[in-house]
Amino acid sequence: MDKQTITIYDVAREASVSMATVSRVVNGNANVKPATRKKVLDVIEKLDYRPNAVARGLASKKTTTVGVIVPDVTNMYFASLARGIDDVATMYKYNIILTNSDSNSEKEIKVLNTLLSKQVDGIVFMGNEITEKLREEFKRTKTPIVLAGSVDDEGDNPSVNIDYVAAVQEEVKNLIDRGNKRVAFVCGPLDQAINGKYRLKGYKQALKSAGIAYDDKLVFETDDTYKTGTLLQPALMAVNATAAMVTDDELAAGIMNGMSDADVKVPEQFEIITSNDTKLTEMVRPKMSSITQPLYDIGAVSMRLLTKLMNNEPVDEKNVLLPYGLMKRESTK
Amino acid sequence: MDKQTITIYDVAREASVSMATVSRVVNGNANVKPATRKKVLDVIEKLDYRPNAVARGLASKKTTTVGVIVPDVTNMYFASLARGIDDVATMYKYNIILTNSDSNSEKEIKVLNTLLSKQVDGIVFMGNEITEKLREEFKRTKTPIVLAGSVDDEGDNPSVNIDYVAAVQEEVKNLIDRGNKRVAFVCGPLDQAINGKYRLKGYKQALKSAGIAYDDKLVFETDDTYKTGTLLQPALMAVNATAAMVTDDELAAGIMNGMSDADVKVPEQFEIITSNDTKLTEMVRPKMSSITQPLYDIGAVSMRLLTKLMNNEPVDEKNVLLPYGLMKRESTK
DNA sequence: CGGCAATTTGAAAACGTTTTCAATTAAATC
DNA sequence: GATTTAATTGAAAACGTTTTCAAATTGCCG
Repeated sequence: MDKQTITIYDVAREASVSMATVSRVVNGNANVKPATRKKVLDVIEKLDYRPNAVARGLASKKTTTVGVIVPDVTNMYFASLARGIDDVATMYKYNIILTNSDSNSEKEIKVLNTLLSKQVDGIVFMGNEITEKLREEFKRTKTPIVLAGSVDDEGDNPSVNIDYVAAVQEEVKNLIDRGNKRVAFVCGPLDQAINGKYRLKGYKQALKSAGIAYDDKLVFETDDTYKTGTLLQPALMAVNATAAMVTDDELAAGIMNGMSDADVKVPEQFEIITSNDTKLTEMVRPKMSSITQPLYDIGAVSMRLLTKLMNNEPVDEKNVLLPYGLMKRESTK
Repeated sequence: MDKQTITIYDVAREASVSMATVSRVVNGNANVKPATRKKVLDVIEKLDYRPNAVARGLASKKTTTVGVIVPDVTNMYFASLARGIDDVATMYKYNIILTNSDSNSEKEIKVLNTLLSKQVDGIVFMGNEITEKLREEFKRTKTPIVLAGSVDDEGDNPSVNIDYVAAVQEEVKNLIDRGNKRVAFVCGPLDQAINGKYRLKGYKQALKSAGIAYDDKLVFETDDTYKTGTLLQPALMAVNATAAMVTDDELAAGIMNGMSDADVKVPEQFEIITSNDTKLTEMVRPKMSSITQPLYDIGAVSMRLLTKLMNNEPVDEKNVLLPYGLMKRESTK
């Protein structure tokens, strides 16, 4: 009645060899005579034997599974990273356990611990606000953890990112050069280092080199959602902004639609630049100009880095910066 | 040097009880004297003991992990389902191994087997073209499998969907009632049952009850991508269509933008209705009218159904149909 | 054909839990 | 206080692999 599983032992008996030998052929170990290998392979075929990965994991202390912690798969930015991660994971014979944290620190800690209890061989973490508590949990484990599209200068985890400050600085400079005296900076939570420490810094630097005074009325800290974006038009107008550097595509789409709905012409009366270059930028009208990030690659490279860490291979650069670009579309002049 | 793990045995020794007792308190078994429980709990705390889920899985034959097979997480439709799945999985203390199949039958089979070898307790499958080969693999295992947002009338797997034929029929009827004589049906691959057997059926039924002859020049079989959508305008005009029922939101967005770019006014000159009600429908201008599907809920209900199956609880309805709706936005008159 | 090295094999001990079943202890009854 | 019954405990056998180490076999050379 019960799913009668056939074990390595059954194969061994049927092929009249030892379990060890079966294990060897299953794992492609070279030290087995061709004739024996064939005999075993035939029995495996005949019995339709499939190794039990759990038992394997217990005996070998490797699960060929990695954990992926993501704020929300429903967000295109993270979905793209996740896809990159899964693809190279598959390439290296790993599977991923995917968990959504909602950027909630407690959830992150909880899920991190359940991943560790499941003995994942490594973890890819996404999410930018890394609390002291979480950092401690990171340090507690010997399981390698890499940050993907996420920064944390207090900790010392390997990471894969782009140079956020340079990218933002460059784009804001362009905006200023085009005559915008008052450029708004619309971002997600500032306590996330990626916004508060990096992007904001780029924004300030651009201002500074243009000799424009920093005005904190021009920075809008939001929750990164489309909805919030649609509501921002009045506030943006109230501070006489004529352009905005936005840190999230959905947020930017919201702002742009809010502008259009209020009959503010983009880009004629208001320019918008966004940051993540998800496919949304192309779907919206006008199409949004964006900093381009190799999203898929950030995920892919993170996972590749993780494989090295898991195999104790040397890594040349712990904190890799992938190249970014600037894609001009229709939301800028 | 090595991550010196502390085992249940260490706890047992330190608390001077047996492993069995420690196991009991860890698993919340009631048969243990309060005083003993406290003593053990204290030692667990002190030693920072964390149960090894792999060993647990081997001994108990339960991994509290379920597999999720999805064509592509990067697609909002599936991302939403996946999110619903993960949330209720978490609620029931499961984790999900997420794998992308690219709707590739070979990959699906391969990944299904690796999931099974990892001893997942159940599987949620998404993807509509279920080949005979895949169906056989489904039948081979006793591990419960539920189809989420995916149909297969040849097999007998539990599933969660909406009534696609009724939904499409209703929307196409509305289109016709509004005066459209030539309504196009733009869909993904027709060999996917959801398109070829269900939605197309609804389309035909609507035509029939309106006394309009079916014209296969009006059905456009595509690959479901935004890009393809943008290219469809000439073909649609060529057959004198004045409206389209589209089976995918990204595809619909592409068509709409293609129309706009060719100066065909939506909805005045061309009406568009889409099928998945992802948040994209709201982000695009004009906003797209859509069949509304409770995406998150389809995922959530699938997972809930799976938990019942995994616990051998009785299920009242194997093939659940969730309610759909019709959301009028700006792409229809 | 004997001796030695290299190649193949197998026995058995991990791996860290859960679970069964019997033994022990505590509680209840008269 | 002696029995009976119920509640707690522990010993040890799974669970299905990998891995170590020694034994057996094979091949090679002179």
